[in-house]
Amino acid sequence: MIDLSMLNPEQLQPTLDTEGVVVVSAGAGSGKTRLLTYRICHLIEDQKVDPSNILAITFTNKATREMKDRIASMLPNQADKVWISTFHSMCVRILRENISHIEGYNRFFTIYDTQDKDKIITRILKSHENMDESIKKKVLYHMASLKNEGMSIEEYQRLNCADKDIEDVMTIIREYTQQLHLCNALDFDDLLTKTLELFKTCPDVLAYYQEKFRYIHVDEFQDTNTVQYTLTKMLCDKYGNLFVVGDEDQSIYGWRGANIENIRNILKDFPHVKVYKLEQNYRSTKTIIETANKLIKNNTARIDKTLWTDNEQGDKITYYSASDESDEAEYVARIIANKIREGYDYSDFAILSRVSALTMQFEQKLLTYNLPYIVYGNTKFFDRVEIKNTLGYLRVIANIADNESLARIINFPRRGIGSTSIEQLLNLSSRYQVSMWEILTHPDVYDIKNALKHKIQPFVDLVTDLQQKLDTMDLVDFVSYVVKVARIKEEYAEDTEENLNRKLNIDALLENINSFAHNNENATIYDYLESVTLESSIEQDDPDDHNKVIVSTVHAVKGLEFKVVFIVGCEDGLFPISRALDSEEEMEEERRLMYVALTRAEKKCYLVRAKSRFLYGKRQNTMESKFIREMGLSQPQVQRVRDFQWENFATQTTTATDTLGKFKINQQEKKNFQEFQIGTMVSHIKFGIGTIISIERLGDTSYAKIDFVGLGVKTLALNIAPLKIVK
DNA sequence: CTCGAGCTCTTTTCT
DNA sequence: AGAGCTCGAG
Repeated sequence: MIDLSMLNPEQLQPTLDTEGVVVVSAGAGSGKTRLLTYRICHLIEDQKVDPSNILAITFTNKATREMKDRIASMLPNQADKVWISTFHSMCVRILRENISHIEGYNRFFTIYDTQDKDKIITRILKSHENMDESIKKKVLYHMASLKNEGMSIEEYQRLNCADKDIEDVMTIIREYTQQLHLCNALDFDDLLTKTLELFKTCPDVLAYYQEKFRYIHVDEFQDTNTVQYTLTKMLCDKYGNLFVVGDEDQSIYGWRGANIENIRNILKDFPHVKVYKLEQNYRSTKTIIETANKLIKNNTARIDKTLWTDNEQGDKITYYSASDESDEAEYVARIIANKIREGYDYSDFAILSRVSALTMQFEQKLLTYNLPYIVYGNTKFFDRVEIKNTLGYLRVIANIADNESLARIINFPRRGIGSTSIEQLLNLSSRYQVSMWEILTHPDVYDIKNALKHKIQPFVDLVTDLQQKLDTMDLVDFVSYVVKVARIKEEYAEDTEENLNRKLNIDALLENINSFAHNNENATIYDYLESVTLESSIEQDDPDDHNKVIVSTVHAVKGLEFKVVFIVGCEDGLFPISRALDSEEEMEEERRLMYVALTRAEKKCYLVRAKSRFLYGKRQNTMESKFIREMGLSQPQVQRVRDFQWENFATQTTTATDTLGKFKINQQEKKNFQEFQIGTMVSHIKFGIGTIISIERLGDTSYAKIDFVGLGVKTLALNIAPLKIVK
């Protein structure tokens, strides 16, 4: 029996209500994930439902992992059999099994990312001399919305015939579709629409999954788009057991086609639907909930719902207006350092920002203060050209029809095949509707000039060799082999800092693959490529990552919670983002985003802004975020200064004994400071041995510039950095 | 075909 | 500011 005593009556009812369509409108922190996990465990353990008959769809990979872990901790042997995944990975799994029913596709299809998509469209646009590249935006927009809505090209064109460019736009979309078809490739949106197409054209396949998924759960339902909702409806058509959880106030994916209307649609589409409401918050203090409510009330387009809590009133929300971005980061890092001394864990803190570009400042300061951290949603690594190119080899081996990747690696490392030749090859490919590989391997058939032919041959031999070696090696060995025989590092032989970096990145990639293989037994290149494309960040399940400060965008921490949350960059134009300033609709989404950010906090929330910020290569004065005003946190200048001091000395003003304890520590440290002088040799846990080259006093803290062997100069705060003097 | 100088554009967010 | 891209010279 599953012990359901952890659930309150509000949560218990929908947990036990296992049959039919159930909608739960669950406010932030109302125990939605707990409800979902208990319900699934209850189905398996008490209702004796076979775990392989249960589907649970979450919105991000992080949420997937979280739910898997939770279920595994309750039912260790059963969790693996439940399908827990995002819509996208569910569709990939279904398509890998069944896509051969769609003419021209096979199970080794490649998933094209946004960059691939962009490149293809640009190329197609260029091939049409009469078309202006300025319609590219329109193409992307229309293509996204037609796919999000799950419409056919014809249907969409009929509905949008008013647009004067629609003919051209549709021509490009058609050619793009044809191109992907030729390459046995699907883009992100295709994963959903092709699954829909498959279900529509192959009743057998649909019937199989309808039979399989007797109990379907969808988390974050407010963020589903039309195709996702259609897929869900089709899947539950046989057994009719659908359980969705959502919160309108947390809908933050409008830009991806999310349709809040789906919550209302479900009430229309299923007449016997049962609706539950969870309004009690178990996560946050009264202060945080009151502030969040105050903020979200400014949105007009919402069903009125008021979150409440029995938790303590808690600390006031602190608003700090820093002088610039360095001060902003300094402020945050200091507070964390102080609280760590009070006994907090690193993982109790999250630094949240609207845009990922802001994280660097914080990384630097956290490093200075020796606070371990992890950055979420950091896609940059896989965007590097050396990484893309190396992975290009894997993609070509995985799917030889993948023109995009083939074009990427045919001259990497350099083989004297320039862009003109590549263009030519791609043109032939689309003219004859054969893959580029087909042309490369039959140069005479396609009239390839001798000079080019001779350059192509070694490349063809290389790829052929790799194809043959694939089956004889495991993932890790194979990739090392690729790097070796393709002579990838030789491309970066010249001894420059940039080249050194690129080589280090390739090593990091090998390391990443190694740890992937470690975490996923018998992983193939297909598995690895899939995880790389579908997951935006690098985190593998590294046990070292568990106790670290989180630095993240707000989007990426949806569904997570932290004791202390810092929301940084609270400025008009940044949060809310500038794009939203002249659109009420987008402004409401920004407000929901701020609401999500606030409600991540359990105990304490800090809102921070920089009065002056360096952005777009310029230093600019900023305006306080309008949300600060809406939350009633604007303060006169003097008040802010006092607040800051209070934070800094918080550790000394709490209780008498505490003060004494901290005071002692400070005295101790002060004494030590004098031993640090210019020229002193020191050792640091992370950076190793270094020499102090300067010491600067700023307020109550001394900062030393230290030249670390092999690492260069770093600035560290002497009272905090773990430094030892080397004799 | 390759390289370098000069130009542009950047920053939404995740799959 | 810094990366990525375009264009012209070798």
